[in-house]
Amino acid sequence: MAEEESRLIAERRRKLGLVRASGRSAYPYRFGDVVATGTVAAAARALEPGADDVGQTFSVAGRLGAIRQHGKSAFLDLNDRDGSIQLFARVDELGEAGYQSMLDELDPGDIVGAVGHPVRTKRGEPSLRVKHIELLAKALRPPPEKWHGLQDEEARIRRRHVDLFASSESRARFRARSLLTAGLRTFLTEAGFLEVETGVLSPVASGAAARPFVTRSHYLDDELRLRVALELQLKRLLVGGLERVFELGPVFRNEDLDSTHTPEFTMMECYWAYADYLDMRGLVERLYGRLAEVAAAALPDVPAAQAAAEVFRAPFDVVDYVETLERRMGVDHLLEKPIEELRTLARATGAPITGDAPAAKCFDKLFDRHVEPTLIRPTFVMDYPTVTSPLAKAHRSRPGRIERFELFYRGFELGNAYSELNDPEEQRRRFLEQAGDDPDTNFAYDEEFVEALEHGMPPAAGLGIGVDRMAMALTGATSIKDVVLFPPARRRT
RNA sequence: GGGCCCGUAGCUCAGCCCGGUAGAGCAGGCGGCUCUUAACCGCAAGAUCAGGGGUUCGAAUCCCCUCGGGCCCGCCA
Repeated sequence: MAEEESRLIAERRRKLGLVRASGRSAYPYRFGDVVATGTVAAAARALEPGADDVGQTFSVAGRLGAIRQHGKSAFLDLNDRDGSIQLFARVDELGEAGYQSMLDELDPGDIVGAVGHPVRTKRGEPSLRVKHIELLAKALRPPPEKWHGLQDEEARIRRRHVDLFASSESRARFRARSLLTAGLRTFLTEAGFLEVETGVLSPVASGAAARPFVTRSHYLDDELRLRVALELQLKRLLVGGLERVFELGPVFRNEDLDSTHTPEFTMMECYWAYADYLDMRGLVERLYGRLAEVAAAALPDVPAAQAAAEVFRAPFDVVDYVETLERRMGVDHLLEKPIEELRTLARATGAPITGDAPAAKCFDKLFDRHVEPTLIRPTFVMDYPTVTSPLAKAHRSRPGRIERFELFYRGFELGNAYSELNDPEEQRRRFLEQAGDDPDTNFAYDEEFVEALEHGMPPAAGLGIGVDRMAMALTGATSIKDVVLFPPARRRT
């Protein structure tokens, strides 16, 4: 297989040699005044089939797709960020030598620039009639098959650069993701939130029950951990008086990959002083309404994106955590159940619940199995049991509950928010209840954070959104790998 | 971590059940064609069948191990 590959590469190298031998640069520095292919297509579409417009001259540049040689004329597909345009090259325009060297030197996959005027072929295809074409960068490796592209999931991840130029769907999806994060930033910035960047490395990784990655600092001569959440640092910024902050960036959890989890993912958290979780619910409703529109506009051909734009319209459904869970399970007084009974109920769902499993875990499993799959439309689930979160404030009127909601859509979570706990004594107690012996598997106790609260943190609402999952939901992706450019892959052997 | 499945030419796939020594399309080479668009027509070429071991007269095919990947479960939110 290596021989075959090197044969193809050698052939392309030979063509590169032809360019150099003729005294032209094989890798020139620039190609002037390039317009998007869509500009040429629009100009050409205004023409009658068979007509051209010699009054206009355009330069385009991009990667060659199929080359259809036709004797003394040829059609070349040129793809750029905007789409594609057909190049129509003829011997009578390029000259015998120019036409021949074009065909001798160029391959599908090459980066080329072309100058010409708009033309519409007899079949009606908007095209550029080529007066000049030149190689801007030789592709020494052949592109994948023009019709199917890269199908192998592993190849698509390991060679994402190839996946992107070979698959317009992949390109469109990642472009949509970029527009979504831009939309998220714009929305929050316009709402008065300040974007910040906090540290990734610290001795203690807290804010979530997750196993951290551990690394080592030569300078400190000590172990450091990669953050598993943004929460504690951002709350310290509230103590510092920044009042409305958000961060959008990677967090790291040392766990396996599956269709909705990856060890390195993008989290957005925002904190809003003097607001509570109901204020935050309103903000989330407006935010998702806006983002769903962004995705739908970016992906007109993706049904899931269009469907999301239809359904993410305020007001979203609102249900109570305990009531919904009790109804689905057919039980009453769930919060008063002794822990042993909770474990039995959780075990009945098939979840592996050990004899010392905490109530939080039981609730998580019960909700996960009985309720989550039923939440199809955008739905806020309100007022979780206190044990499920050590960082949220007790509900102002409902004993045993905290002021927390999560947003669900099509069975998975798209956001998590609460009225943030700002009582340092209470925080210290809850931390100690949750923190086990092992800081690498349990919710880590962070004394610096508690000391920060002792300086006084304003009442605040906080929100966390898993950006990858948000992008999945709004772009119709079924695997998180379809919205992460470079998911972790094992070392190539 | 457990179970199931997959790995054949640069790319997309067939062949594997039922063992007889690998086949197509695209891309590439040569030739033809001045409106094609998955262009078309002709000719020639291209493969340690993921890697290693075993069974067998004979292995892409059956068995075992290793590597890589996918799906489900677990872990995780």
